[in-house]
Amino acid sequence: MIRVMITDDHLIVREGLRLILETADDIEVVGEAVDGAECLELAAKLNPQVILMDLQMPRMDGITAIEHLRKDFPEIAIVILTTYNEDDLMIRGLQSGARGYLLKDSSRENLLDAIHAAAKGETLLKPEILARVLAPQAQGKPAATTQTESTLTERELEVLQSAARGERNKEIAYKLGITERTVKAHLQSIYQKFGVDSRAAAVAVAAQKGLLGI
Amino acid sequence: MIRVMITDDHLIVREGLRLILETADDIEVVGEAVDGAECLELAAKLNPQVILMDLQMPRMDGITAIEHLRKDFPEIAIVILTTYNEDDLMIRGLQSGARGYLLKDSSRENLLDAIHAAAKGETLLKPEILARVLAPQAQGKPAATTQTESTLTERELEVLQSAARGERNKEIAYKLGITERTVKAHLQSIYQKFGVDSRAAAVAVAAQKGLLGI
DNA sequence: GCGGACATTGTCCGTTCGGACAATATGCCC
DNA sequence: GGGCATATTGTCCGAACGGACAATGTCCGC
Repeated sequence: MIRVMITDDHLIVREGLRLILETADDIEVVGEAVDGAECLELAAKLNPQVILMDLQMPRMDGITAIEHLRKDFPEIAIVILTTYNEDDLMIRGLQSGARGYLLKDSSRENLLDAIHAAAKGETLLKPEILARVLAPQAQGKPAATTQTESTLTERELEVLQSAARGERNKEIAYKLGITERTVKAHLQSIYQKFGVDSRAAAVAVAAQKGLLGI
Repeated sequence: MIRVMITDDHLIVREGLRLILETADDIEVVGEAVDGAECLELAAKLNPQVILMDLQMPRMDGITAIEHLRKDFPEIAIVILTTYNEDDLMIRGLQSGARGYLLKDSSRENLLDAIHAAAKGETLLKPEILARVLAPQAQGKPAATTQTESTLTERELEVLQSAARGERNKEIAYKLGITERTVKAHLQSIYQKFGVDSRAAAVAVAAQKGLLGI
């Protein structure tokens, strides 16, 4: 019996996954978490072998959760389950220690196969994804610097979410109780991490990473 | 037997919905569409009574699809099913003719209740959502102008997607073979349609609407 | 033909933004 | 104690942006 935990912020996705997984007679869904923070809590209590992990969640995003899980529960296999077929997000997830990667438009068979492989300590990757993992900084992508430098801090996330709402630096500063200069500092840090040089592009990247809750 | 069609770009969401719906013995899932365009095609063939409609999809977004459905198949009840508890998106969907609104983190009961209500020609709204619908331009939101004015033109979409890549007006102008002033005109038109006043906010709205392919 | 939607371009001006120089303080881990 | 990450703030400047006045031409449907 493979003990599987589901981490996704959408109830319908969780229910759908649970029902799909229950069609396999060797899989047991032991719990569900709605974000990265709850995932870490439940992982300690429920002792899952495999965690299906969404990457776009509130409170704590999937990448951050994976990094924590790798550190605290290295024996748990993590299968990334996300909407986006986005190169750097996928590669970052795998670099962070995930053992599989599945798009939400994957078939039921693919999903079950990936879980079975993960439970055996193997990783199931589609050939084209494997190729991308093997070719780190292939063509256009700005080649993610290091792991820590590619995750936003809480403060940076606050600033970026405010910017995505169209707020000016002055407005953001007032709401956060800091100066405009500090807002600019956070933004420049964000730009560096995302490899962009404008708030519009930063917002697009954030949306892509699911950091805006949309 | 209520004939229900599902429109969502994620297979797992579709499967999850199908399995949930099949737990009700008076509901029949007659088909699934992956985007607004396919939804229109299948609606003509499958004759559904209720359509569960995601709002964030490629090719044709949910709002546009609803507008077409209202025109071509006014007898079909549409229940919006989306990730976002976003005021103007919700209101626009309902104004466009949807008969219900459900967040993806709704419970199974809520989902089934909404479908039953929609099939009877009724609309099931949570009280707080009803209040917002009844108070059009209540607090901050700029109260969407008209239907046609809320859809971007091809040119505007090109400009906005370029902006989301971090391109400056000058850069966008060069690539599109127009002047910088024209780019600004398109942007201002976009701002008006989206009810924002900055490219960062416009990009966020675009991402939310699924216009950026992410 | 005439209105409407769409695409295009012009100027001026005040505000905002991003980059280039920075520095300081705090808290945590080794 | 010595790093390291994080958060904070300062000034200056050129470029970019958004809004306020606009106007012109095309194409399509009624």
